[in-house]
Amino acid sequence: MDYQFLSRTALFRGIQPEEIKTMLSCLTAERKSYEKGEMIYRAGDAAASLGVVLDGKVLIEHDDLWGNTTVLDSVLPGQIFAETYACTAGEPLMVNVEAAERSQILFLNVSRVLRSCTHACAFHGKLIRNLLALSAQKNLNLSRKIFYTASKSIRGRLTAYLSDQAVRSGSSSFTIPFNRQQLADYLNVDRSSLSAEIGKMQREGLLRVKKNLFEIMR
Amino acid sequence: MDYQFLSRTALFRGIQPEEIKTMLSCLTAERKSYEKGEMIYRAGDAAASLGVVLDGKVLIEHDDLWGNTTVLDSVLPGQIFAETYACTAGEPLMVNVEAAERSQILFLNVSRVLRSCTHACAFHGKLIRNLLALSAQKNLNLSRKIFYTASKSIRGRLTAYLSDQAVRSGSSSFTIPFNRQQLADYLNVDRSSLSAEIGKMQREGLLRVKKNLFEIMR
DNA sequence: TCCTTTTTGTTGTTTTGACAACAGATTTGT
DNA sequence: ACAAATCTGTTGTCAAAACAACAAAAAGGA
Repeated sequence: MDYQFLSRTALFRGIQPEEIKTMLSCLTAERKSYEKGEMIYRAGDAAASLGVVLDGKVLIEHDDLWGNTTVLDSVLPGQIFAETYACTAGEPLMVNVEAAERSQILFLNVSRVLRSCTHACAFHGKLIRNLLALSAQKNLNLSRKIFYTASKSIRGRLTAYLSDQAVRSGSSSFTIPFNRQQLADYLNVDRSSLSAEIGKMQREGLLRVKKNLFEIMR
Repeated sequence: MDYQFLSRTALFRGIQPEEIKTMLSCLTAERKSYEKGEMIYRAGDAAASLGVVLDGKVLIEHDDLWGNTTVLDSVLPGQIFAETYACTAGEPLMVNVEAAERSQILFLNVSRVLRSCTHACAFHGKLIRNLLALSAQKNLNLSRKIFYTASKSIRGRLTAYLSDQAVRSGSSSFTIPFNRQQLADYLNVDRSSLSAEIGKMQREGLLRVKKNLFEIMR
């Protein structure tokens, strides 16, 4: 097990590799391998353990009532998944978790993580605080998405998103981490309609766009 | 200060009133009063403290670019607010927090809550775990809303919402905690269009509705 | 009870955006 | 550099939903 690697993840940040080694046995962590396409969790499952991706890639997906699959998120090495479900005992997953390629996953039983540790584990508390920080961060990301999609018009969603990006970047010009299709998915609108709206706003002089570089005119 | 009351809140659950008293001084908690309409936090503020509503009522609001105010949530006695921001240092609030009536708020500085406590506070860890549970719970609520509004059609949103309610209630008939306007706001659609769609689905024999009681036909 | 207020359903009109199809641009691989 | 694949912008059509206005129903108060 690569404890050096783990100590650089958000979950184990601030905990020494030596200490992680001790903790993992204390927490009876399990490591498992998955082949490409294999299901790690299924919607409806009760996930008692959170997963840390050690290697490979994991997709969080949703199948709607008509069988269409949407990728909601991808989880890369060092990142975690299912922690929300693991932290709210009994809640069934709303999503499928699938290995996008051959992957190594470390599972941590959250009830053990949360159980206060009477003996050694001095860094146990640090782990929980890291988990809280991750949870709060995810919370903000979800809230943001809800904010951006609160408007019913494409323009409204786009301006909500773009003006927030401008504020966060501290400049009226900034690059976004999405291509058009991804931005359309994120804002929950049709790609071609989004492109059309961007074009219209440029013609109205509200925006200058070159690829992923946006500039808001005032 | 009513420590009995606090020990029944989700944040202090499992901590004895006596212990809470000790903790609050250790955490240098502050109590403040707000008049109706007074702003507790403003969008853009960096909230270092989470708020516990002791008495009164607090509204979480959003003002969009055109000045329209939307109420996102209301926080009642025993519940908390701004914890997400307090847990992610430096993130400015996306919302306004306003006293809906004369209110008493207890502020807890989260950096103190998170700082591991070398001395007395045996229940300090419990407080953090409660906070994590609250955060995970809020996370699920946000995720659910995103799920329900993932479809672009009113019918898609409504069926996503209703079928999940049916699953959670463990029955094909159940009551929902919203009136029509609130449900429309939650699903981010127009109320009258929602009513029309519900009517249509009833005529198609997919649904039976009486007030807030829904029955899904199969 | 009667009156008022709020909630809900209905309908017609108008706007918006999804969708489809395609062409030009850009990127990637060889 | 060339071909193939991917991404982006444009346009027209059409269905869906927003919006507005109103009537019916339900809830609440005096």
